[in-house]
Amino acid sequence: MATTGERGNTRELVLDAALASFGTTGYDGTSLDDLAAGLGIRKQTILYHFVSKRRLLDSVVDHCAGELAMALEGVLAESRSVGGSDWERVEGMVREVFRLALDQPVLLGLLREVSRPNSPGAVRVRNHLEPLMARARRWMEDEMAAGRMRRTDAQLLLLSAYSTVVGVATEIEVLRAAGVGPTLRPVVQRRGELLRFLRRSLDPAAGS
Amino acid sequence: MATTGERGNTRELVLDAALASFGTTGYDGTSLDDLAAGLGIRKQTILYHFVSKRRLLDSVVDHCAGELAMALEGVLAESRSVGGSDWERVEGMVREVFRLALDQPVLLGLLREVSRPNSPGAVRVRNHLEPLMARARRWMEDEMAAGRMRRTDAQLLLLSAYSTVVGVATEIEVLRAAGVGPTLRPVVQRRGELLRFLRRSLDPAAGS
DNA sequence: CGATCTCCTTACCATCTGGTAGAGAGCGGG
DNA sequence: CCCGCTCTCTACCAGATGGTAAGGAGATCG
Repeated sequence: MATTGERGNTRELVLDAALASFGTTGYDGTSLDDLAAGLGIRKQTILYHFVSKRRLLDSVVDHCAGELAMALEGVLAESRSVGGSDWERVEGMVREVFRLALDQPVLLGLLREVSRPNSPGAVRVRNHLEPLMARARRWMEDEMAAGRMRRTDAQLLLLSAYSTVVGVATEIEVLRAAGVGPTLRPVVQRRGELLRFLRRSLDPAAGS
Repeated sequence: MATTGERGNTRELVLDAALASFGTTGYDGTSLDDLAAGLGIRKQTILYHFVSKRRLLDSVVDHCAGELAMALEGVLAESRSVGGSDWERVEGMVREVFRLALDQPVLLGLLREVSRPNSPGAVRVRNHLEPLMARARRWMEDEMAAGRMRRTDAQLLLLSAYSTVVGVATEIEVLRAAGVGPTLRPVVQRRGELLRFLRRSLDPAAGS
């Protein structure tokens, strides 16, 4: 009877709820019963769609990685169509990532949860990130070789950028400790910091 | 019978093992049975010493916070005794924190685990960090007022430093994704980065 | 109308979880 | 010698967890 009007919707509802739960409560802290109860369905419905808890996590990770990849691809395509410079392209990517992170903070929660060594989803996340990082690195090194980008250790720069973003995620609790409410300002400021750092490192047209 | 030679030792053994487990597997992912088995004792022995799992976590947090506070206090005292400048003091603190983090990576794991909002230990960690942050901030602002330190947003700077350190923790998995083995080099490099950033922001004797 | 497929359900289970109750061993003091 | 204290143990449990088995409702198709 529950199949009135909406079809095939359940899968994505579960996916969203699972993302939220994994990202805040963690994988071990998430119970399928609770997850189902929150959606007004039974746990077995979840298992019907995703077979096991473990594979539900995998699906969530895949889903998010897909979203991220698409978003970045979009930025790249747009930048290319307007003939943006290397630096503008980098800036666009960073802004997009921060936009995503601000729109869906749970994404950062999931990333943090899943990027712990020995975590169930660690390997899967790695498999998603590996090509992205490799591609970015190759591109940067090509641009450096062509003189369109200042010479630096591309790998290290990528890591810095990455951990700044993740740092923002972990920061929330400390923000509270420091007496700062969960406002937008510090995040924006940290983004500015990162952009300045990247510009100094990459943009041949920038000072020092 | 097990009480042969060593007395009162168990408590600290448990504390260490719990730190390791909480820091890698997480709170929910840690079972008291496994923890005990790893030490060759029974779960009830743990509960005898710490009453409940929750309070075991609290004890671990307290223990680590105490260690950190003592280490930092030591650096401060030493710097004061040799009449170091503000900047040297800041650098000493940063180096000490990185040293701790490298010596015991689990500390960072625990910090990351416990600084998740809604985490059982979040409040407790906050209570430990709050006075530390407040004190650092007050000191920095005094030094700025006295002209011995360049004027900046002290709070924001502390947050940047903090999330750099935590970023290093979360970074491990991505390091692997980027094809970098778990070597020392990137960490040292990131420390250098942070120090340069802080110096630029704080040291009146440093160039822009 | 009946077969089959999709989707969600109830019923059930083995296992593991944190936690309680209480006994026994070693030790020190009276 | 015995009382009591500290520490660890065995025995046990209620509840939750992920997962299996099987059935029912609705739609689609022949």
